[in-house]
Amino acid sequence: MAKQNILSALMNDGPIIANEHRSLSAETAEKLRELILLEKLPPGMHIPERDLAEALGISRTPMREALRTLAIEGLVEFTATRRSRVANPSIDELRESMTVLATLEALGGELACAIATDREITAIADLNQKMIECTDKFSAINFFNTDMAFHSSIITSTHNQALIDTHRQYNAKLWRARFMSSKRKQGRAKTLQQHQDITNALVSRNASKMAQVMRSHIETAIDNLSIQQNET
Amino acid sequence: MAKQNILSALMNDGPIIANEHRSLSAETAEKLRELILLEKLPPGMHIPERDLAEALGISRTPMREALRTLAIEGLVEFTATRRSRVANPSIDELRESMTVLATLEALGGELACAIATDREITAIADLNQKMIECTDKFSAINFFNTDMAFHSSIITSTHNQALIDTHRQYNAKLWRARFMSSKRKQGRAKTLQQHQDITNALVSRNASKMAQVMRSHIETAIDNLSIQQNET
DNA sequence: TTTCTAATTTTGGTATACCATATCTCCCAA
DNA sequence: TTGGGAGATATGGTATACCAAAATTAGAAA
Repeated sequence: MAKQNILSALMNDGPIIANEHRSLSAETAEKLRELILLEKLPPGMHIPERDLAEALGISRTPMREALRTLAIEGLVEFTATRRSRVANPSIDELRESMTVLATLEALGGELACAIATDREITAIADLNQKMIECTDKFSAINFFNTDMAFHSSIITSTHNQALIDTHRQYNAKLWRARFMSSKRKQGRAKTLQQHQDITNALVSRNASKMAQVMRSHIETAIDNLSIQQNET
Repeated sequence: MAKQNILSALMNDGPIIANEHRSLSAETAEKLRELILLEKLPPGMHIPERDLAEALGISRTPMREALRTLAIEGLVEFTATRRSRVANPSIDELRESMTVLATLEALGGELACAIATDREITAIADLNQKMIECTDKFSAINFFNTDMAFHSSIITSTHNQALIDTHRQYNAKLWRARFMSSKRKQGRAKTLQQHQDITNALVSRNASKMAQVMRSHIETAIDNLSIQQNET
């Protein structure tokens, strides 16, 4: 039965335990994010609260809270009768979210040009340099994580908490899709070039240039979505 | 004791009951939004789950879910020890959120110019006309609600669900602050002028003009925030 | 065999109990 | 009078029980 699938797939990671700083539900949300992004919980899969809670060794209460959190992030969705399943967004839905993300990142870039400290800009430029130097050595996941860190640190440097929070939401929602499309190594050269443009705009604190290059960078990612779709 | 304050303030509205379509927790979230925006639950006020649940005639479970929802919207915040209180954002925090909202609305305006149907644009223009005709008759709350409807319908006309959802979040978070600053009737003339500009850009489907006027409209609102602060 | 219906099982929503910890109170010692 | 600490209380986190509704299954009738 389905219950066995869930149990066997997840139990080997050991039980979830509450951290000193994070509650069980927060830990659970984090764990679920990981399971979804790694597709151990594949898109469209049903998530019965009881079974999954039992599989992770916790009760329904924190599991429910975690599911709500993930639902808001867009990683989990509910049917008309409130049954939860792993989100399986269409390409169009991903494109819609990416469009918003592009605007958020463009705003972040503009603000960063005005607000980021020299130290923060240096750190961002260092990340860019790291990606250039390690591009041949990096695995897909390493390359991608550094890519994400590059973007996140620009957003963080705006010190705009609302922007930081909303950006994190969109990142979580789009993580899997972006990872899929970044796997194709042919894209790395273009990614690196665009990151260089972004870094240059930031170092010279050229806000309008920044908004422009940032927007076209994300638009490339949007285009890659469709390409990826056609390949599969 | 504090419990009595909460009880006496809220019980007269009758108990919360689950709607045919919405769960108790969703109803509760809606009710809490109303209580917070009307300042029956004033900024900074403590919200002990038990007392408030009891005051609304429900158990802690749906109250907790509602509080989580409101926390994500930014209407409720948690202390270091997880106690919830009504959010009391500083002017700077409001300005940060407004900055993001401005970008979202500018994006919405641009997309609407390209995507909205003629019927949707007509409906938006009608809302604009209604505000012009009724500006002298409208109470502050009526004027403001129509104002919000005008903006929301532009966002809705983009048919971009991610944008619609995120915009709704920011609207909820900023509702009270925006209402405060829109109360000053002197602002109505400028609001109407800017709405007219927005409507014109939309009718002529001039996306770049739209982005520009929308952005300056929200920037006016940001400025009003500070003014409001100085007056009190 | 197929289809419709009734019984059964599954599932999410809500209430409640219990626990650990945070917070508050009050009293004693300096 | 003040500071600190022990005891009492309040509060949030989690587990569990129960219920109504949804989903599934089984069986009977055609």
